[in-house]
Amino acid sequence: MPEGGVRCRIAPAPTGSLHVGNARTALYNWLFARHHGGSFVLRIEDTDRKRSTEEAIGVIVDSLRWLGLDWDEGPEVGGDYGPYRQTERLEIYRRTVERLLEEGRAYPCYCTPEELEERRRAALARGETPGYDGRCRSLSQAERRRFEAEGRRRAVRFAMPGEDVTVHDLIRGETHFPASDLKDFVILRSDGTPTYLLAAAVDDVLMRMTHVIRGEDLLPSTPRQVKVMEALGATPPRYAHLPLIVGPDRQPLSKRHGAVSVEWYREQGYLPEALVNYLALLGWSYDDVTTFFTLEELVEKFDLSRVSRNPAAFDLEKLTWMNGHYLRAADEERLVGLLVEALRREGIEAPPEAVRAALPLVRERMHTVREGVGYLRFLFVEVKPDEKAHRLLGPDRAGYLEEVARRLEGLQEWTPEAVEAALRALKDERGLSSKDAFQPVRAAVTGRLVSPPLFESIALLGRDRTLARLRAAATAG
RNA sequence: GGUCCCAUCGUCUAGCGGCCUAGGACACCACCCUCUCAAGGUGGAGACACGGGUUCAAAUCCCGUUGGGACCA
Repeated sequence: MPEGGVRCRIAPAPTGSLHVGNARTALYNWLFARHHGGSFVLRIEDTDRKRSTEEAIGVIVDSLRWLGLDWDEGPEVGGDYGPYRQTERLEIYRRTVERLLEEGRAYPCYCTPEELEERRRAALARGETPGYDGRCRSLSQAERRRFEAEGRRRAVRFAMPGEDVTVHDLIRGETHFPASDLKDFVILRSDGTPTYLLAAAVDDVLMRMTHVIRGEDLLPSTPRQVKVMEALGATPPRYAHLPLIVGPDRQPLSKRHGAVSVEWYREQGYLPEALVNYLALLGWSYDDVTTFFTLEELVEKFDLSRVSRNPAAFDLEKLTWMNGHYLRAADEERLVGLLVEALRREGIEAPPEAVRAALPLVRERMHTVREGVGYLRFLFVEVKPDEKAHRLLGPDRAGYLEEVARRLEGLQEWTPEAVEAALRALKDERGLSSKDAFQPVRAAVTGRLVSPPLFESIALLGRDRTLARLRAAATAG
């Protein structure tokens, strides 16, 4: 394969948001293309009209862009091998099928679902491998005319050559498929729509794909697509089948495992560079110690030969840890923007200057922007102590909280240092432990037992609101 | 049921015959730091699925078994 000649693609079906599994496939394709200075193509496989939506295309496009994966050809950017939506290519598929029909590489099949089912059962009963028996392949012209006259619906099947097929996979090596398992399959349904097997194969040929990097679930369809391509007189691309991403139960990752869409991670406040880094390492590794990679480093280092063959379990905890790392490294203004935006989504209008002032308190301890919002909200809205905090604010604390308020009220300067000095002095006078001295104050002021550093928090909250909260807690108790 | 894929700590993985008394990361435990929680630091526990071969030598090669999974039906 000449350098620069690499062409690969991601071909999502727009039936929902971008699944993290597809995101990883997209990433690997993109990295492979960029590494080799080739082209990355986005193709929309929307032939399933009932489930495909315009909105989903938008979401997928946004998610890919958010991740930083740009495409050289496809929706919104065009290209020399379009159109890039399969619903706009239906005529191409029909003509292709017509050609295969004329050349005897495909044939009409009039079998009804009922007949197929009946023969399948019979084959099973005889202990044979079920699968299409090729009945319509040898129909005479007369028989065909008779079926047509009966008004039978006609599908088109591809005539498999009846030979064993070896697929050379860049990740798995050679895989052999026996001819006995490669039965003639439908390429054009009776309603005139192409099947996945045909459409993807035709597009990969016409779009000049040199490499097809996709999920392992498509490995079994490869020998069929290769034969279709050969029947079309084309040279099949090189294939690389990625192991699946599974959930904690080792089942393919799906909605029931919770978060699977890139969109969700974005909303929760994960950074794209964290998701990319995590996904890159989910099924690929560079060496035995390197954990963090920028997109540029990935482009430089990515290599299909180092892709794993084992299904990988998606580990949200590790992703979250990694996100914390990127959050700590992120630019201050970017974080302020993200926090302001996330606060707004919760109905809180926070002045950017206030968020900027509070940033040092949260950037070390948040793992997601959303978590940061949880730490900061007490600064912007009145808080109602949560259950644990409430328990610390019983009547026996009222006097103490009242005293804390009095001491703070008398402060000349409202700074973290002054607040700390006052609270520590009281703590020492009363011989209290840190826990007994500070936790009730934290509960009253932030409404939680877990918060950013107390003295800084009080300083940011301001005198009036702090005193009000302390006294409210004292009276409520 | 048939075909195919896969098999190292709980998880992601390094390992491609001797460097392995198996390395790193997340999670976990302990300690340090400490106003809570984090972050950070130090230390710890934790894996080659099993059985046969091949070889002077196997986590690494071959064959079986078992166990997962995909696809087709």
